[in-house]
Amino acid sequence: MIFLNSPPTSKAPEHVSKYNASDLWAHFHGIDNSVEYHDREVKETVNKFDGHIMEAYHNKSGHIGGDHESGPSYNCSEKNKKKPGKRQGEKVTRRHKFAFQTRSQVDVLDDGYRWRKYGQKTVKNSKFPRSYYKCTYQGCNVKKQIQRHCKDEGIVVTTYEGMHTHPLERSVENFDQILKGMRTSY
DNA sequence: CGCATTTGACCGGCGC
DNA sequence: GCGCCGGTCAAATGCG
Repeated sequence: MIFLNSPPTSKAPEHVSKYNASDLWAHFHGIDNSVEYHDREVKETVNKFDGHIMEAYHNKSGHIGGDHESGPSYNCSEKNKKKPGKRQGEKVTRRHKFAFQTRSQVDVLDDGYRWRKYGQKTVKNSKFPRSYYKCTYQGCNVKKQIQRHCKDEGIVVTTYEGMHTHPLERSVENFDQILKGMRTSY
């Protein structure tokens, strides 16, 4: 995979250092390294990754109700509309959401897990659809959505929701190699 | 045949 | 209440 570098984005805010490659990897694989999250959605430039500029969005916004949250964690529109408080009952299913965007030609990033597509919707303000995937491992409820950036179709936004309850099924040595490179660059 | 994908229907929340 | 919207379901279809 060879992709051209994007021009470096804005200088990283000071708290970015908390989210190094291993943290990212941990998130990626549903391992909670007890990193401190922000309640509001935060956008950070995480790292250069194999020529990709990755930005992470993570939030801990526990929406209540059923087993689904409302609203995409990434929205094309500027405003991140907050839903009016509906926190009653403390049945707060704090599903961890973690999203990042990648400069890539392909939509689906092979992360080592097996996913089953269960839906696709058109995205407002974008000609590209958003795809919905579920982890196929039994009992594992992790979901992810993939869509392209509305302004830059070369950017793929991947949103993970939930944490895997099982190890990887396939080796992802490729990714691991890349990760090592990221670590040494710190 | 068994599994994944496609795709329109369906559903709940929200704004008007 | 009604319609829109984002998300999910599930029957049909595709594919190895």
